[in-house]
Amino acid sequence: MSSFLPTEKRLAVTRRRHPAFPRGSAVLVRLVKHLHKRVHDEANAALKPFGLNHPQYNLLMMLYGTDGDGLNPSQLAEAAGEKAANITRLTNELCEKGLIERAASEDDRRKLVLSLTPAGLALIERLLPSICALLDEQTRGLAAPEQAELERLLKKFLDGFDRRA
Amino acid sequence: MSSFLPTEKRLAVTRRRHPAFPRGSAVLVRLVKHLHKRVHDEANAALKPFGLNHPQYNLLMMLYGTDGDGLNPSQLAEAAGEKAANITRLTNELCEKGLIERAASEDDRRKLVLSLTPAGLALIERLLPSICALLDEQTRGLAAPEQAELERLLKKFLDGFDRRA
DNA sequence: GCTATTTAATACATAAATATACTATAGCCG
DNA sequence: CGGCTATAGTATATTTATGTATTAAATAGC
Repeated sequence: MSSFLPTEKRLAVTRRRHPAFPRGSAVLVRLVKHLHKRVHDEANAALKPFGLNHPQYNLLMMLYGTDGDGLNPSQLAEAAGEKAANITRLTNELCEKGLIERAASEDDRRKLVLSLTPAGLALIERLLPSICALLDEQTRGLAAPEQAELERLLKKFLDGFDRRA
Repeated sequence: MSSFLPTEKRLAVTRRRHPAFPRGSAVLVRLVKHLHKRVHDEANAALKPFGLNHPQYNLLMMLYGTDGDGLNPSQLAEAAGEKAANITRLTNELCEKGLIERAASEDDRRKLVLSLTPAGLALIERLLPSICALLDEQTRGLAAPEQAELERLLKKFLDGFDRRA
């Protein structure tokens, strides 16, 4: 039984009371919200044994996925979808754990370069098996072509936001 | 240009460093995260003129979408995807604004029934035009059949979580 | 019909996220 | 140059969310 059924019932009632309410759009938005919550919660649980939370993990993975020296705090904010002010706190935490390090930028003294330390890299390699298993499990209900189609449609959905921004 | 391209580049690098990393699953998860952020931020901006934030709006809409008397705090938590402890604070705020009210439940004196006040109903009717416009705009990039297909796939995606929970 | 366990709701302490304001550097243009 | 504006990063205060413990009432098992 789907956890989403009650939501659909509510949308039906809403539409009855306010006929202009766009059911389809609202369903999509609420599905995204529900999915995000599930993904976030499960990731947090999987990361807890490694002493990380989901935002911290995301930052580490952004650095892991970057060729070259590293990223500035503002690039990292953009990459991870965090507000700039949040990056300071999160990177402080990661620095204190010795997982990343700050270095002054060569060409612009306002900038910093954040990069993984060997310890940070080692932690990532240690936790990736768990994360890969979790990701595989989370999408196991979707056949490969469905995953591809879902990816295509989500990208198109996201493009709509970019276009208006 | 898509805001998602940098993410895809990073996933490619990640996969090179750690070949077992499931690219497809990770893309879906990150797309959900990006979309959630956009939806949430735009909703907050649209609601600000009405003195509400997104969680508060969600609670009101859950009540608006419910036939009958109202909901208990715990039902509301489930419906809105909020933790129970959060509901107390959020409903306090809405009570203070006079938008909802608490009543003792008839059949179980541990329970409360939360319901919209006339003022709450009036506020909803007043803000729905803005919200409907926003929802329509957010999904305008998707043709109707694409929306339907996306809805189907997202539900299937979500079902996978329910099944394992 | 009494105790033992569950459940509903909340209070309180803690943690996380956000908005705002501030410092330092860079780049521009007269 | 010298002053103006824009940008990078962070510190601080405030708001928002979460985890844990507490209170009260209902249910279950004897």
